[in-house]
Amino acid sequence: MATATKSEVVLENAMARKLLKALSDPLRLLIIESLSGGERCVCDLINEIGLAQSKISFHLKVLKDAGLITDRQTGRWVYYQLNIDSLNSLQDWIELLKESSQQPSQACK
Amino acid sequence: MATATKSEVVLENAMARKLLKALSDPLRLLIIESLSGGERCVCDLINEIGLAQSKISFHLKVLKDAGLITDRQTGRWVYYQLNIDSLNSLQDWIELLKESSQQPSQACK
DNA sequence: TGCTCATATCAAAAAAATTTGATGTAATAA
DNA sequence: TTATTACATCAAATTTTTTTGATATGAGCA
Repeated sequence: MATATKSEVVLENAMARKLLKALSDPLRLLIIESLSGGERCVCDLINEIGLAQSKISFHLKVLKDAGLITDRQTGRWVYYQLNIDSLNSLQDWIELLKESSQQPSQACK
Repeated sequence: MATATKSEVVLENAMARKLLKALSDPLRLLIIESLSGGERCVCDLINEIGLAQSKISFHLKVLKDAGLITDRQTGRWVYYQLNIDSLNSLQDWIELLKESSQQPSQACK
């Protein structure tokens, strides 16, 4: 079993914080869910999720800023895609938490 | 490789949504981080994190409602503990997303 | 060029989450 | 009993986030 020190957990925390914040909105989760089925252009997402374009764009920006998705422009279309690396980072953070909590407890008196 | 259907992802989504929302606050992340070092009573958290008691209590409640932590009372003290099961659920959700995105793309025209 | 389509951006309004400070409660100690 | 300690709760104030509707941008088509 790997052992995670507390400082490792703290270090990963900065990245996890960004990702978790971005994932904290139900609409953004719908987008993530949709993108897990493959690349989508904004118009696809608008049709699929059925919400205002500016709303979708807003949330796409939040997700992109957090590094959860990437975009690619082709002509007038912009295609968004899940960034698997960010999902791996999040999994790693959770794994560190779990490992850390399996070590001998330093609980209070 | 396991294959996750879209409906599985959607199903897990409800739980993930709750967990991610609860994890979206930096203070709550500090609490989680602290609890990953073992069980803590509220007074420990107050000392460790250095913030108002009502604030800590508020965030503990959010975390508890989401199922991320459990509590146990002993005399005047209430001890909080990470709920590893919830972390596993979150990992599973991420895993499903990843698996789903590895399937042949159903991207747009 | 002028037009239309796909998307981004922005300011104001609305909604949601957090903080603050005070009060409530239950357990134990004096 | 009464006082104190550990924690929860609550209403009001504050801050943050999201939504809305309008406008901007930039690509390609006519």
